[in-house]
Amino acid sequence: MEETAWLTPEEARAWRGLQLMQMSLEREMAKQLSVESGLSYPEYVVLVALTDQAQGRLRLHELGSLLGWEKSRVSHQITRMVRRQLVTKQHCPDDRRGAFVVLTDTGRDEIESAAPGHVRLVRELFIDRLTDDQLRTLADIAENVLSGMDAGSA
Amino acid sequence: MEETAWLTPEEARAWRGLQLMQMSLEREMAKQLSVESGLSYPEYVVLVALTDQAQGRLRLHELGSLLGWEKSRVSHQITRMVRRQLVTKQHCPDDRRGAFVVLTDTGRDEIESAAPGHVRLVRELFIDRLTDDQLRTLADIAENVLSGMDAGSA
DNA sequence: TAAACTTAGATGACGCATCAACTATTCCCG
DNA sequence: CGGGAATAGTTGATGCGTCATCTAAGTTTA
Repeated sequence: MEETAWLTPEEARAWRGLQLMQMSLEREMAKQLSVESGLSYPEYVVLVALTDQAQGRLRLHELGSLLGWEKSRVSHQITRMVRRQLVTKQHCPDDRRGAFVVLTDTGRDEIESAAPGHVRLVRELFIDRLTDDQLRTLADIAENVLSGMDAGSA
Repeated sequence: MEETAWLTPEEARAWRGLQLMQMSLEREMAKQLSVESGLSYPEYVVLVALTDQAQGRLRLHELGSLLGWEKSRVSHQITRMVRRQLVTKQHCPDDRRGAFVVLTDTGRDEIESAAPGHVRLVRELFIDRLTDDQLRTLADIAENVLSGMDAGSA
């Protein structure tokens, strides 16, 4: 049995910093969205994904794989969003098991009014505080770490 | 009214990558802890914080500021952990409003058996995939972004 | 010292995320 | 074609996290 290789101070600084940063960022994003638009962060993310689609609709499983969400998470989230009239569900004629999530007019209005403020905050708290180099490094790190987890799970 | 400055592809790659990476990392950490130790990630974090204290105890608000958690989050979490016998609460003699969270023997056993596997996974999925340079850059980014949010909230 | 303010913590409601179990459909292969 | 495996989605339970609200105790200041 190997002796456990605890984190060095430099490693801990990066790991802990990442965790704290991410938690704080998400908190700020969520708070701003909720105050300025009455949307939750997950709601926002779903609406953006739908807006990115030409037809403003997606199968639930497509939405899930786009966002990296598990199917039951998608299902619960959409249930809540249907209740709030941000989306509706449409039967899928080609696959009777399935359904489309469709952006409603309300949903489109909400996302269009929320997006500018959200992006502004992302810039203010995050993007604009990083150099181009840091931005690139971070993207590389994420890509690398994610590919490692994909490989590991396969 | 300014035109909204949407994210460039490079910026989106970093921002989206960060979100996805963090979500996936937390998911893996949580899953492994739960499978190998029956602990949730928040439980783990609390137990680590307590273990780091010489006396194995902390005031609730100290725990909160250590972890960056809001007071009601701390309170709910500790309530659940008391139920699971991982910690107990002690009245604080110096401040009759307050209480200590104290590690139980069970809690100590759990954390000691969980920690090595957890750290191993942190290394495997994250630390060991980064160069020293990347690690340093990431820690710097986190520090910078966090200090920006502190300043903003003050 | 009394009133105002702040801090410590608890609580209930509600949305979020996962797990396990389930139904219904489609796909695939002998 | 028929039967088993994979896929699409739902559901209920449970833990997590925030908000608003509340109580109690400590602190400040007029």
